[in-house]
Amino acid sequence: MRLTTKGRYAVTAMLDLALHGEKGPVNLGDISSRQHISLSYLEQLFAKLRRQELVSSVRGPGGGYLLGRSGAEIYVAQIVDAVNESVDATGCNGSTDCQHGEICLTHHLWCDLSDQIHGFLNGISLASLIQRREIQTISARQDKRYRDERISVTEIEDAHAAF
Amino acid sequence: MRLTTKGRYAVTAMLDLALHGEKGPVNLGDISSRQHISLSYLEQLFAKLRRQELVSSVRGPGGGYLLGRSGAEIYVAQIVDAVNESVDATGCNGSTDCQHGEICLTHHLWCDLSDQIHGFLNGISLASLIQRREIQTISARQDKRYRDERISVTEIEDAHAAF
DNA sequence: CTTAATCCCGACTAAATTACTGGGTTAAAT
DNA sequence: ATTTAACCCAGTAATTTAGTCGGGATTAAG
Repeated sequence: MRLTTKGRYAVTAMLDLALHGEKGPVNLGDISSRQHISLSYLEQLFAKLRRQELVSSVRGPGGGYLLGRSGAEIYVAQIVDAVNESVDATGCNGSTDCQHGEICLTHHLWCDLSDQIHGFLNGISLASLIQRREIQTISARQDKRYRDERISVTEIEDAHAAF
Repeated sequence: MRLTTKGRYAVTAMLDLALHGEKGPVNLGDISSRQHISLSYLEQLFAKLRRQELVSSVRGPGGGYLLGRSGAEIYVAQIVDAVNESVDATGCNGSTDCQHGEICLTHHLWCDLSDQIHGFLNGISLASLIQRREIQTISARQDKRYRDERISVTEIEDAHAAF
């Protein structure tokens, strides 16, 4: 189980997809600009996500990506594993080439831990992440709503004011 | 929270230390040969572990490293953080430079998750890892003990037999 | 039918990180 | 003194990350 910035990008992109994909496919250009990840890098990540059927694609204009299944059925561990295409690589692969005794003992302790981390992330779905945050921010969004209605006008003024 | 092979090496080394350090300091050469990590790399890792007071050192012959405190008080998250000297680097550092609305939302979702992972690993101590595995393997080790007594003879025969 | 939007694909590359090598020095035990 | 270790630091090979580029293939819309 590895957890690098690559996995973070993948999880972030999937969260973006879960948040915006309810009413049709989301194109990578939008995710790229919202999440500040280069388009080509996203393409690489989504190729791997698609191979694991975590997303499905729609080609042509108006196309993009959709979650491969419900957000409640997509777990963080699956996303991380998909982009890391984990070749296991725990040093002593599997169990056969371990030397006798001590060496293996510490190694197995690591494996135990790694399994625990994996199990933990296998219990966190996209839906659960979103729901938690939604509850926390729902009042804030309600407070902000009347301002968002006028943002198409004010954001131009804001942009000017920034210079 | 990053979890790379570097962190794995550090946790593995600390587990080795916890297992062998009860009767005096353990030198890095021993850890190096038991865990197959280069000596110099271990030196780098232990310099960082020492700065965080996760280990203490004894110089000179017979010297080596000891756990900085009880294994029950050393948590996996602390070890991983020590060697990654995590400069946070979550893209949007802290919270101030986040743009309004959507961009920040997904980012916060990642932060939530990252906090959860961190919290999880902050609940796993070296002692708890060792105890769990020790219980599982204690009978196996007892069974093997009489064979280990003669291993200095038989391992040469085994090596020959392998060819 | 043509165009434009989009996914798809592979090869290349720059930057960062990991893992290691090799050169020392310092402290302590024999 | 000599030896055994921790300490320290500069360099560097290998790997991974992140991105660029240049092309396809597919399909909706005009």
